[in-house]
Amino acid sequence: MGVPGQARSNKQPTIREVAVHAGVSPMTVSRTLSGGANVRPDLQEKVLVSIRELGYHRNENARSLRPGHSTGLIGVAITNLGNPYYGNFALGVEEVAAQHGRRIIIGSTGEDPARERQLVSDFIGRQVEGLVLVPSGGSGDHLSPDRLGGVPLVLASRGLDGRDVDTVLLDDVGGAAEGTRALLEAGHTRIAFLGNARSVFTSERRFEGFARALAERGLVPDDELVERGQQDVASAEVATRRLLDLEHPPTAIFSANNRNSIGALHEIARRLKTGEVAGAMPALASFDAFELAGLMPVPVTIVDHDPRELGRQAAHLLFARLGDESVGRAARIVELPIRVVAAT
Amino acid sequence: MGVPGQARSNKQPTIREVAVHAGVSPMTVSRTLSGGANVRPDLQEKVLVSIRELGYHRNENARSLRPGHSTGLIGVAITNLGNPYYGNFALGVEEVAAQHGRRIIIGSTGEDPARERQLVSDFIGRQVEGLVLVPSGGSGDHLSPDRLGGVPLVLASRGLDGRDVDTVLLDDVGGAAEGTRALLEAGHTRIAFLGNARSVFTSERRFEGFARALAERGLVPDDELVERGQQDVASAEVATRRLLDLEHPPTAIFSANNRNSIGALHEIARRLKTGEVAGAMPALASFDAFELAGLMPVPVTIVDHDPRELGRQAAHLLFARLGDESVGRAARIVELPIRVVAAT
DNA sequence: CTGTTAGCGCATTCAT
DNA sequence: ATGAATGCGCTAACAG
Repeated sequence: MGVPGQARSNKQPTIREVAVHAGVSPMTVSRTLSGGANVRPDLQEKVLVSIRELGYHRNENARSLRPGHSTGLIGVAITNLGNPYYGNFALGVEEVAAQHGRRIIIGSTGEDPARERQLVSDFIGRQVEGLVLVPSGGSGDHLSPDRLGGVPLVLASRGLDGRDVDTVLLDDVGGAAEGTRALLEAGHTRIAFLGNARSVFTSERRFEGFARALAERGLVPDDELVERGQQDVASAEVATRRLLDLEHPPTAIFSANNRNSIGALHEIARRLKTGEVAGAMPALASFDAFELAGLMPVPVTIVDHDPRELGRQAAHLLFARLGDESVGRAARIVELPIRVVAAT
Repeated sequence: MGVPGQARSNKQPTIREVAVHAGVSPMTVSRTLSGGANVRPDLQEKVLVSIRELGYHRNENARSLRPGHSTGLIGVAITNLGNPYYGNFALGVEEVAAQHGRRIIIGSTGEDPARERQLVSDFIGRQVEGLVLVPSGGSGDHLSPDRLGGVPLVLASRGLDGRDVDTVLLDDVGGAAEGTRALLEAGHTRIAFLGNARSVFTSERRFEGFARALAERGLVPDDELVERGQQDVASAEVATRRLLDLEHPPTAIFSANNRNSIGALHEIARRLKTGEVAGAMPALASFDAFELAGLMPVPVTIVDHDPRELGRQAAHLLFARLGDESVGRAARIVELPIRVVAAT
């Protein structure tokens, strides 16, 4: 449980040591490092050799301390690195960041607003040039521009009401409605809903889409068939178990994200395997794609979208904001389309 | 394609501005920031208020410049953030790093040694305290202690021959052998092999285990049934297509990692769906677990292990090395056990 | 208890 | 074409 602060025994060579080794002044080394303008080729060569021999690496932290220099770091806070959805999201951000010569520094919030606050504060302390965040749903007070010290922020996947901030969203309402419609068109009327806690932005929106599609048929969500609050696969499995144990179990399930979809499928598979099948297994519509969805033992409709593209778009928004031409421009809210892939 | 270096318009307040605002000296602010020892409570209060009002965040980069301080950053280089395997690995590293008050900075190498070199060099330039790396398989010249400036390094999943470095491996040979044995015991004799390029450390080891299990039955790998070099799902799908199109297709497939397993299953599913089934679909044994493995239309044996635990162990090794009691200690090589879960 | 001095590694500015 | 001085933000070490 130690805290950083202790120096490591082994120190990196500095520009001075390189200079001494090469028999030049530190400035000649510095100039060589920056492309070598106004340095005699033979001196450059000598410097380069010294750099190699000493294993010198320019100290980017010291460098970024100078006026006019920045760290080239982008802070990324997501809920969970282990969720392939967010892994791909982070990959998209990293991809675009790399194109701009930036590196990403990552932290998982685990949906914990306190941890998010701490993470964001740390990122700012490390002088990140920008932040990409999947907000965990707290108040968002810590995300006001002054608390952020003016560091540009882009929200992804989830928005923040009443705050003027660049955001990339999905068409949650439309996608959920369309996915639900697919189930309705297949003849289902007893459709269950699985989703995150209500405090999660997307959960609300996707439930709204779900309810909207039902309403088009004169139906309303049945409280008995609504399970919200599952954050991981295990709890989704438990929730599905309850649904399927009902006297009148649902004939279809709409799942608001991939964790819930996978949990539901685990439970369905368990029942198919143990043979304790009271009736037919429910069809599934899943917001979020997942690997191998096409091989499931029940029909699976996918409300598809690419988390990696979500990450790319978020990064693009950020770099647009970092470009000096955009200072003070109003926040942009981008809503990415979804694509419904019907069960086969 | 810009490069970092331009200052952002909005500057963070400094300790000096806080000091002026609070009517004290910078040192009083600094001391307050570090816990407030030897500072009068009323002054602390004033400082804290100023900090809040100005939105001050301590500049960790400047701080780490001081002697005796480090950055609290751990560099993590993996092949691909979007692969859930590595996402979970990174999560394990992050988890342990967070326990030690460290943050991780991540980059994907995409199996490209040049990118890996560049990434490692950048990490060192950012004064990371340690490196966790899934090596991409090049020579490893850039990983010698002096090139690393003495920054501790831990390799994960893949080793590096002839170099004395802390490493966490899986029991690749034993696991692959055991997985292959499961197929043999199920009566298969025509078993195909899907794997990464031979240059990838694990690919060699897992092939070795595969061949060893065959040898125990007096069999040898059939060149016609060996496909190596697939790095992603799409190419694994193509390779599987070729295998299943053979005049005498394999009755089982051993896949050396989850990308190949998923690709194989996609192709199998495609054939089941289109009905172009020449014969029965092959059974599968997969090194690496993957979500929903239990729901596949063919028997799937899993050579199971936890990438997150791999990440944790790697981080533990790193922090053991960072602890001052371990300087100069010989490298440790940890081999994590695997667990074979038979097809049901 | 508080403030002043000095220097961490680097690069901009100003000499030479 | 090269080097010396200076200061980025911060905090040990040393006054007071």
